[in-house]
Amino acid sequence: MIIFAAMDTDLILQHVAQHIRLDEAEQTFFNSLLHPATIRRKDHLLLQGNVSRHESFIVKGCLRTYTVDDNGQDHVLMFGIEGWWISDLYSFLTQMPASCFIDALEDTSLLQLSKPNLEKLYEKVPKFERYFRLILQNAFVAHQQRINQSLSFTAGERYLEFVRKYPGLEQRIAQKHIAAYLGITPVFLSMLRRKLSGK
Amino acid sequence: MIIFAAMDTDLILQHVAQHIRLDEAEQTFFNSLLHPATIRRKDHLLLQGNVSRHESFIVKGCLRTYTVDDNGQDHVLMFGIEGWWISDLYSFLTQMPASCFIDALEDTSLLQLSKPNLEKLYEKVPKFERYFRLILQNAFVAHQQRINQSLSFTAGERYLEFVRKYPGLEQRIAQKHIAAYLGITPVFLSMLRRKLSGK
DNA sequence: CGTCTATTTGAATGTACTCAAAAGCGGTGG
DNA sequence: CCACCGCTTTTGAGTACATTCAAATAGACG
Repeated sequence: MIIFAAMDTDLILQHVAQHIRLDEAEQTFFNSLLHPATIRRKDHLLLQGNVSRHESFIVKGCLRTYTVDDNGQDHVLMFGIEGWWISDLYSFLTQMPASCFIDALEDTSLLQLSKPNLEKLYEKVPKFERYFRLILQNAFVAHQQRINQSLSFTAGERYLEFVRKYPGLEQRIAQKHIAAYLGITPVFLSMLRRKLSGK
Repeated sequence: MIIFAAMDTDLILQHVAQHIRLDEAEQTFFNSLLHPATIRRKDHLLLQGNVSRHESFIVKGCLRTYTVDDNGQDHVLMFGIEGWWISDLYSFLTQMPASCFIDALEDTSLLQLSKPNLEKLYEKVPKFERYFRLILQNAFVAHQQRINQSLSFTAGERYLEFVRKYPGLEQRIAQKHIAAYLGITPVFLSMLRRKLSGK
């Protein structure tokens, strides 16, 4: 059990280390602010209308952020896999009601950072301002690229881009979720995949 | 001339006042950091590959942020009109090369805030951190909504949403730019408009 | 094993694109 | 001020992309 916990924090510390440099004491303090959590497949991490109370780092598993339109159809804004942070960023920052749902597509284990703990972290280790600013900037750029791709790419090209961005994920999750991410029907995705593999 | 200058800063101070409250001295200081600029129709404010050196507040006129794909086609990420800030936010924040172009669709007058001046502003009037954080959050949410709409809306619905978001703009700019924003061809937009007005 | 949901396949339809040609509009120079 | 040139918009025909509906098959889970 202790061994597992150690491995968990390895991944997140490795992720942080890609952006800022921490000494031993800072690492320990950071760890002390993180709460492990697990969420089972099909359960929700966040409901539309609720406030996103923490940022969640994904240690293992897979989540999706999605909305539901007037016709009851799902649209996937993003997936989260190992090594990603996930939340409704807007809701977390503003503490206003979230505009989307987040649920688990696999049994998932998380390390959660609450808003109060994040503020403590900023106060004690201001370097983290930089870290989370970089995370936000990356998210912003990712959104912009996705808008671009939705303007210029065909569904087949968007599928290939999805595979590039989330390696291996196409074998882990249901195709209907991928279709809801690409903005096409599951039926059409099925045809696309046959065509792509047939080549 | 002095009267015009006064009116210019009225619009931006009004915009700031919607988010934070400033006293007389703070307003004056803020003004002293802004540089007026004008840009003529078809000229570029920012070229892809260059660094976005300032945030530009649009006093009058219209700009577009766009990319060009491998086939030479334009894709419009956003338009900017009176009362909006425009820049390649990522490039401005990171001072890395911009991934898009910005040019003027009408003769446009701006109030520009350079990065060094922004830092001075943050130092002297920390309230502005809140102001620009709100601007960033709004931009983030706008991107998210647009992704959502590209997933769930048909071209006709996206056109109506464009009209709602940029009131009156459809009569000010060329339709090919609107088409490049919606992700459709100018030919198809022309047919859409006939259908919508015919009803 | 049976039930429920997801995926595949096929046919018919709708949405959006390409190509081509004509009409409109704006700027420029004579 | 008019005539012309270039660019944008409109219109039409044919095509490609993506959807709907329906039915059959395959997988997942109790």
